[in-house]
Amino acid sequence: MCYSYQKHKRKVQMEEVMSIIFRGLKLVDELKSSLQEKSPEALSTYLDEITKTFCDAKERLKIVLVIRNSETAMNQLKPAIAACSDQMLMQIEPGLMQEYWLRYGGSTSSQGTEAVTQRQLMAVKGDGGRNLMATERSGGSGSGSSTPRQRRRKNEGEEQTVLVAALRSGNTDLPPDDNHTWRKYGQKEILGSTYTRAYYRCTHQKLYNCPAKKQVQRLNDDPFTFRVTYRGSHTCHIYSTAPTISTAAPTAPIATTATTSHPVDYGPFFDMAEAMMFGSSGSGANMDFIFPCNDPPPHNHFYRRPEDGDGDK
DNA sequence: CAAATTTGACCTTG
DNA sequence: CAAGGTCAAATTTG
Repeated sequence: MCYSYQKHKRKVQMEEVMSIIFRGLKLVDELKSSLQEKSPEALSTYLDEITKTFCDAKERLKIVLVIRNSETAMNQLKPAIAACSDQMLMQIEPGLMQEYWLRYGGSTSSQGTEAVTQRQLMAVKGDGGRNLMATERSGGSGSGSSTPRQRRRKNEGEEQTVLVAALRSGNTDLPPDDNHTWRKYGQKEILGSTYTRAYYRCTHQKLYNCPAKKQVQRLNDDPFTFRVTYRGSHTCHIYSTAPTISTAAPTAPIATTATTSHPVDYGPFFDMAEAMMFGSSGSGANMDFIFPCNDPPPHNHFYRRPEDGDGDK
């Protein structure tokens, strides 16, 4: 009933965010065009201004997410729309982008617009494929533990970081629910961080030899936002053909960090979201599989890949 | 009682 | 050596 109002409110907020982002982009542009002849002081000032601008945009984006999350919580019938990613938000309202490029004097084509904007929104953290060393360790060294731990070298390839907003109400300390089941295997205090970092691996690691892991940590200055870092892709696809999307989860990606490597499957969320954007129009029929967060459906569609055999690991 | 979490020790990496 | 990541025994939870 007040859906359109909420939508409008969100759009207004989005416009503000866009406005700020474009201001930042403009600053970047200016800086870029006169990079050579700038004094260090001027550079510093520019960088400060740019940083401040994007931080501001990010803060406001969080507000948008909070609004969206509250919609989601109150109105679980439309979580699919509410939980779409920032990229999708832009695609929902492509007019916004063009409008802003016109208004703020963008010089690129609208296609370039999206690229630039998304690049700005993404914090890119490179981590190329490092040297893969032997996975086996000669356990002879040192301490008297008789069980030589074999430990995989850090980095099995890709790594993706996602910022997710926690629900304000209720269980804000629950780790955000993506559509996979995780098992906690560690927790650490991190230097300079107020909150501890939790380490999870896929519950089905044993069954499917699934290497997926993730780390969850609250931001120092913003307990309502988690930074979730995924490593390794799921080889277990227990959600199977009946996609069990949990878009109602209090987890809406704010920004993603993608490495240069090819995309990894981080659950049905993104796929489903995409499908809803470009696939069949969002009729009620699609909503059958939606279930409340933290409450997976009792589907019995478990299947295993034939090659995995039965024995555990 | 099995599966999940907690937690301190242990291991790797920079 | 310090910081971060993982293991696994002990403990908790369902």
